[in-house]
Amino acid sequence: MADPLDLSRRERQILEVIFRNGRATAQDVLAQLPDPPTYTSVRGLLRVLETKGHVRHEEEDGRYVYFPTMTRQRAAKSVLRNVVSTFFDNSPSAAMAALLGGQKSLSEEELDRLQELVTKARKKS
Amino acid sequence: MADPLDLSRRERQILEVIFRNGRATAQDVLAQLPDPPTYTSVRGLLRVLETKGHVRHEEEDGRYVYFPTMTRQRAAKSVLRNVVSTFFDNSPSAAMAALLGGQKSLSEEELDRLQELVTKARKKS
DNA sequence: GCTCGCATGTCAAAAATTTGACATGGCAGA
DNA sequence: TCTGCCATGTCAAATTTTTGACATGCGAGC
Repeated sequence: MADPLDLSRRERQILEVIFRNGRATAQDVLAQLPDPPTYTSVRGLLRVLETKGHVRHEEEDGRYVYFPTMTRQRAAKSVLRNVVSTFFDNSPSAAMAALLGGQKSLSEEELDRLQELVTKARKKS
Repeated sequence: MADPLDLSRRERQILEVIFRNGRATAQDVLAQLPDPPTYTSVRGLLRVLETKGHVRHEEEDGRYVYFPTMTRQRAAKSVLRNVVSTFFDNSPSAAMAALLGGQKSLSEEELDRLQELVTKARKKS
């Protein structure tokens, strides 16, 4: 997110939906919004987000499709940094541990991938 | 966070400070708040957070010290789940990859710990 | 005992956010 | 063509959030 810190509640919720989907119409957003307001409200908020520069839109089949202004990667990095700093004393590996231990354990395949990543990181140092 | 989704901007900012610190007085919060308002405002918001059940306070040397209601661990888990779902298509390992690649690479020691975790996770399945 | 400093509590105003009513326009199908 | 559906735009109201002015209370130091 731009910086999750500057967004109001609804703005943040909406931007998250858009990030999750990559792109979204007002209808899409409405459908996925927790405790959803009216369609008109959602459009209003989308316009606000656009004004503030967090999203832009393109017309497609006569309707507006919204995209984040920031790449998903950049936003993810920014949000992660904040999470790691808030909940894990700035220790990325502590955060990873939490991810490993999360609800469902990872699939075999994911573990493989992760193993690979660790090895690669090792080589660098 | 209770659910980061229900909090207003300031509430979220404040709760984050409290989580980062573990405990915090109004002064502490004020000092660490981005774009800080007045002391009185901070206290107002702290009271709101308390009313909503997100924090509680204890008196200590005549001043209030605030604590989160939810454990750091639980909050972290909830926030991580949201991040993973929003930015990593529900793939924890993708999130970990991002963490590995973040700013500074991890220390040897952290890599060891991580390696261990992976091995352990393997055994479980 | 006074007074200063620093804490809290109350409460209403200010600002920001969120909302919806209403108007308009295009397009598809009867 | 006319009608209904589904878009968008405008704009002001309702609500929530955020803010600060002011009053009060307690303890330390002069």
